[in-house]
Amino acid sequence: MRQETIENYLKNIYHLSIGNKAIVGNFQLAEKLNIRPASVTEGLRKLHDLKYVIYEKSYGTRLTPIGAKLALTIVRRHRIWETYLAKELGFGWDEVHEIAEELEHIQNDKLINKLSELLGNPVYDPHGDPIPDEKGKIKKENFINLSSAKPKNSYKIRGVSDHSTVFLKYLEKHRLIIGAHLKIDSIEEFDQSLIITCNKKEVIISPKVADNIIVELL
Amino acid sequence: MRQETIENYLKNIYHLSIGNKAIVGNFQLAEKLNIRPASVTEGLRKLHDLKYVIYEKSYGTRLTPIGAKLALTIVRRHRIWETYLAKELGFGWDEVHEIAEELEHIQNDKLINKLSELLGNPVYDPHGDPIPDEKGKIKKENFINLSSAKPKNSYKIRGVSDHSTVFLKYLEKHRLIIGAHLKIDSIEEFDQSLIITCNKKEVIISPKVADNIIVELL
DNA sequence: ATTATTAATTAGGCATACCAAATTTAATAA
DNA sequence: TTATTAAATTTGGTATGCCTAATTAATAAT
Ligand SMILES: [Mn+2]
Ligand SMILES: [Mn+2]
Ligand SMILES: [Mn+2]
Ligand SMILES: [Mn+2]
Repeated sequence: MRQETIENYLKNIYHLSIGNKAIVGNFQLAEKLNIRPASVTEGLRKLHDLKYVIYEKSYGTRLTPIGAKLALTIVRRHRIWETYLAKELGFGWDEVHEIAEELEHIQNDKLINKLSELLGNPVYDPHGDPIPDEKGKIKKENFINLSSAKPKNSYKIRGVSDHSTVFLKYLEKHRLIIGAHLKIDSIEEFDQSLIITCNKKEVIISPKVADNIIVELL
Repeated sequence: MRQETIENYLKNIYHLSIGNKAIVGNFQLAEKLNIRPASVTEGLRKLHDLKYVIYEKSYGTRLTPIGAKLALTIVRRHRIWETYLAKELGFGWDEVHEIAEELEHIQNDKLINKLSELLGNPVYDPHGDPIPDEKGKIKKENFINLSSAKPKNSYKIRGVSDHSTVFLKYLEKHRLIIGAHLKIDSIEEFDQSLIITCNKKEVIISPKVADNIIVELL
């Protein structure tokens, strides 16, 4: 298999297996990779032979330690590049993801470590995602989705789950950026919209938006 | 065709067509691309259909204006990345080429222009090669190969034609680096070796080495 | 002009990474 | 338990980008 193909499979299996459960299904993975499930079946069989995953037919797939290690390497590269693009080159947080999708496949550990060093070994990327260290160790915080936040509580925005330009530009428009403080005024019974106060202004947020904002209880 | 394939073909056609003549043969190109001539025939036919080259069967190939423009874009990317790796990240001039071979395919003009700006819009890369500007314009100097230098003259090293680690490490060992001054003491009749003085030391240089050092007459 | 020699092309194949359509398996609901 | 639905697999293809071996074309030498 081409190295880039391997890396994209493993990275996406990794993302699916942390957010949800450890066992990843072909259908979800196909969606993430933007290919058909039939192709995923083939790909996983090869990755199994290469010892990167345990693929159990018609049941699901999980990463082997080898696979998890490589997955974390890619995640590290992606997030280091995103941080570099934002911090050193002045790209907006809505621009960095796409470029990092390409840069994450550059094969040179020294390069990533030099970039990391230059940035002061950052722990979070521009979207609030934790950056694995050289050994693949990743900081685990107990942040929550804004969609499961409770009324009357105050929170600090710590990250976003969606990295698309359109979403991030929307957040920026309302100053819903990382570090911002907000208070849940109330939750609309009808559609679960949140009425929040942020930067001294009242904003109404749809459940879909809330589901992609990660916060910490203050 | 895959974008990366297109770019590697065009870049190499470009390099062959400036160093030597404008018409590039399949055999040379196959060597550069590290593939067989039969494959080159196929590739060139496709590039012709894509209007990147004029491919004349059993005769040779040259770049169209479109093809030359893309080729120069890749050359620019390659040399900007090499300069960046050396100047900002502290990589040696013998390490940058390999990494740049991958980085040159990242598709984002803004990225290259920001890097260029950060570096102060450099005109030469770490090997002394001129960096095309955003429009593809390239500085043309009348430097010569050390192999065609004359005895008793003094020269300044301006660049190298071979980018391999082994060659560059050899040059570094003898302090034959860009900017260094040297004087041709004599040329050995038997094998065309050069006896030169550089950094107050006498060094004997083989014709092959001399052929890969670019100098300016002082 | 004929013969070597070298370069280029053709023909037939192989591996990768996809796909659509048909089928099977597993999970869910009745 | 049986029918329904959703997920996964199999089967038979396609497009790229390479390859080797055989053939043809162009160039150089005699
Ligand atoms: Mn991202
Ligand atoms: Mn990110
Ligand atoms: Mn180079
Ligand atoms: Mn260079």
